[in-house]
Amino acid sequence: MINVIFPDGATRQYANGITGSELVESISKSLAKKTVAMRVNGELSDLSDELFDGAKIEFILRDDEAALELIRHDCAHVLAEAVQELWPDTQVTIGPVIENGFYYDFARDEPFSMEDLDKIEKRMRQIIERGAEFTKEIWSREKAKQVFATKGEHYKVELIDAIAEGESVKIYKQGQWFDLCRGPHMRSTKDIGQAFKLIKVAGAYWRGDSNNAMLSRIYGTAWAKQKQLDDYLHMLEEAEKRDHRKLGRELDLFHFQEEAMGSVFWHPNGHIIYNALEQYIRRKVSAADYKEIKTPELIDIKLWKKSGHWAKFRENMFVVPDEVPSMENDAPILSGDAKLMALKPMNCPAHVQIFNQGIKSYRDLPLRYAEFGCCHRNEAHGALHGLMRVRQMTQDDGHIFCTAEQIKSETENFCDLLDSIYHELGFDEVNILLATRPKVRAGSDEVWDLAEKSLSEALSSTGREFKIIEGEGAFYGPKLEFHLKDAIGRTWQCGTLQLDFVLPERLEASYIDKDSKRQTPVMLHRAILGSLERFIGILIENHAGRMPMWLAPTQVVVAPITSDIDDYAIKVVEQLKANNIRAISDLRSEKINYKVREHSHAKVPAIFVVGKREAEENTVSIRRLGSQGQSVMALKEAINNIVKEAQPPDLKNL
RNA sequence: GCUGCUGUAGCUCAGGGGUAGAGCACUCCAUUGGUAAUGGAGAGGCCGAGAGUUCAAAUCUCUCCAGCAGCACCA
Repeated sequence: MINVIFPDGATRQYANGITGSELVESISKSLAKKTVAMRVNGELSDLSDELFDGAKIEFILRDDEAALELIRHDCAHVLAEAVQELWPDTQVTIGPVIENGFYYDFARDEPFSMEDLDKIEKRMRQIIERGAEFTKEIWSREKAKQVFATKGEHYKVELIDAIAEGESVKIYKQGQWFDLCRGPHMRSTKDIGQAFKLIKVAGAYWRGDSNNAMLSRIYGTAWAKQKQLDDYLHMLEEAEKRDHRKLGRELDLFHFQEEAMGSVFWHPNGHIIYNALEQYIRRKVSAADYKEIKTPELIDIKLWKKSGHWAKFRENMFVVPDEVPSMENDAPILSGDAKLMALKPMNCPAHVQIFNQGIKSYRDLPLRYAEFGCCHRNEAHGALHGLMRVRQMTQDDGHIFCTAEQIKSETENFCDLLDSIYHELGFDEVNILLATRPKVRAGSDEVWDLAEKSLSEALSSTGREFKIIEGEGAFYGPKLEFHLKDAIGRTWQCGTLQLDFVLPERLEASYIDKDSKRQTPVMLHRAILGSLERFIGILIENHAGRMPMWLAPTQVVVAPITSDIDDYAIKVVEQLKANNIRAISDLRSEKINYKVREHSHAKVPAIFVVGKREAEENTVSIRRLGSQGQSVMALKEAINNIVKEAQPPDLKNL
C-alpha cells in the first residue's frame, strides 16, 4: 500500500501501482471526467503515471489555469501530426508553448503559405475529433535514434543526442503518430478542444542560431474556451488598430523614408508631443537634482576604444572618416588613412569626460548628470520597427556617479522618480526585474555581491516586488528593468538602472575621499522612458492615438456653424491661444456634421461648436472626443477648464 | 543579417504583354447648415530602382532597394 497526500493535507492509502486516472476514478466519476492531468510533488505529470508512496497530488481540471499550457502543448503535437499527414516528407523539430499559444518548427523545402494554414487547421480539427489517446513509452536512446533516423527525422536524432545522460527518452503516441517529447500530455487529443487557431507562418533558425538552417515555423494560439480565443483575437485586432505607424500617418505625426531609413522625420504635430514629453522629463529630473548636460555626437574612436565600446559594440556603430573625400564621376574616394570618428551609440563615455573635468571630492557625490542624448546605432535592417526600433534615437539618459554605499539610496530615489513619472503618464502597473551576474563578467565577486545586494535591498526596503532573472546582467554590473503594462495588456521595457564598476575605471574617473585618497566612483546608468521615440510610440498605442489634453497636438478646434459666426470663432481661438492652448478654427464652408466627423477622426480632444446662439450669449457648445453629446458653457469657463486640463501632470495641482 | 510576403495617385486598394483605374483626400464652383460624409467640376502617376526577354514590359525573368511578419540581434 502507498500513502497519497491530497492538497488539503489529507492522506489516503491506495494499492501499489495505482495511476492518477485510476485514483481520480475512485474518487468521483464527474471529477474524473474533468481531470486532464495532475501535479505530483508540484510537477505536472501524466494522469497515467503510477503514484508512489508519499506523493503529494493535485488534479488539474481542463478549465484550470494550469491546463492551458497542456492544451497548447498538445495542440502543437496535433499541428505536427496534421502537417505530416498532409506532407509526409516534412521533418518535425520542436514545438514549444509560448505566451498565448504555441509554435512548431518544420524542416521542409517549400515554405508554408497562408492557404496551407487553413488546410492544416481543418486537419487538426479532424485529428482532435478522432480523440486518440496520448500514451507514453520510454525508449532506449539507440532505439529512438534508429527509429527516427529510419523515418528521416534527422533533427529529432540530433535532439535525442542532446538529452542529458540519465534522463529517459520519452515517446508520446497519439494514434499512429508519435513524437519525442518531454511531456506531460492530457488524456487524449479530444481534451484540446476546438478553441484554437493557426495565426501565422515565419522562418526561424534551427535552435535559434543564425548559423543554422532556416526552418518553417507555424504559430498558433489555443485556449480552454471559445470566448477566450475570441477575446485574444480581438486583442490582436485592437493592437493592429493601435499600430503607431498607422496612427502616425493618419494623425500626421511623423514619417520615415528610404533615404534615412530607421530615422524619424517628425512633423509639426508629432514634434509637439515630442517637445511636451521632453520638457516634462526635464522638469522631473531637474527636480530630482540632476544637472542637464549636452555632449558631442561625433567622437574620435580613440575614446570608444578606451571605453570598450569599440570591442563590444563596433558592429552597431556608424563610423565617419574625418576627411574631405575626393571625387571621381560623382563617386567619393576616401584615402583610407584618415582619423575615424564615430557617432555616439551611447552617452556614457561622454558623461565621464565631464565628470573628469576638475577634481571631484566625495562631497560632490552623488553627482547626477542627465542628457537628452541623440544616439545612433546601426541596427540590423530586419530589426527596425517604426518608432519602436530606430537607428537614431534620443534617450532620456542619465548617469549617477556615487560611492558603493550610496547605491542603495540612489536606487530608492530612482525608483521613486520612476513611480511618479509612470503614474503621471498613466502607467500604473510596472513589473521590475533584477538581472544578476552573467557568466562572463568584469569585477570581483565581492563587488558583485554588494551591487546585487544593494539593488535588491533597495527594492525590498520600499516594498516593491521584483523578479530575479539569473545571469542576465550586463558584463559590467547587474541591472534593473522596469516593464510597463499598457491599456491592452502588453508590456514594454522602458526604465533601466544599471550598475557599472568597469567604465569609470577604464576612463579613469576618480574622486578624493575623506582620507584624501583617490577613489573610483560607481556609475549608475539609468533611463526612465528609454528612448523618446520609442516611448512616444508606446504612448500612441496606449492611448490609441487619443492623446491626453497636455500632449494633444491640436487641443481645441473652434468650428462655426455658418460663416457669419466666423468673427466670433476667430475671437474664441484668439482667447484660447492667449491662454497657451493649441487651438485652430475651421472656417471652411462645410456642414457642422462634416467638421465634427473630420476633427473626431483627427482625434482632437475638444471641438467648440459656435452658432448664432453661442455668439450672442458668449458661450461655446463643447463636444468632447468619444462622447456623443455636447454641453454649452460660458466661454470663460470653457477656457478655464481646458487650461486646467492641458496642464502637464507634474504641474497640475500646483 | 536570415526566411517568406509585398511595392500601382497623398491614403486604402483593383488591374495586369498593346491609351493607367476606383473610393477617400486635394483644387475650384455652387451651397450657410445645430454636432461623425452637401452637390458638381477639375487636377493628380517613370506602376520602388536598374538590367534582360520581346515589335511592344507597370505586367514576364534576374539583380538591387525599401516596407511588412517572424527569426537572430537589442550596453
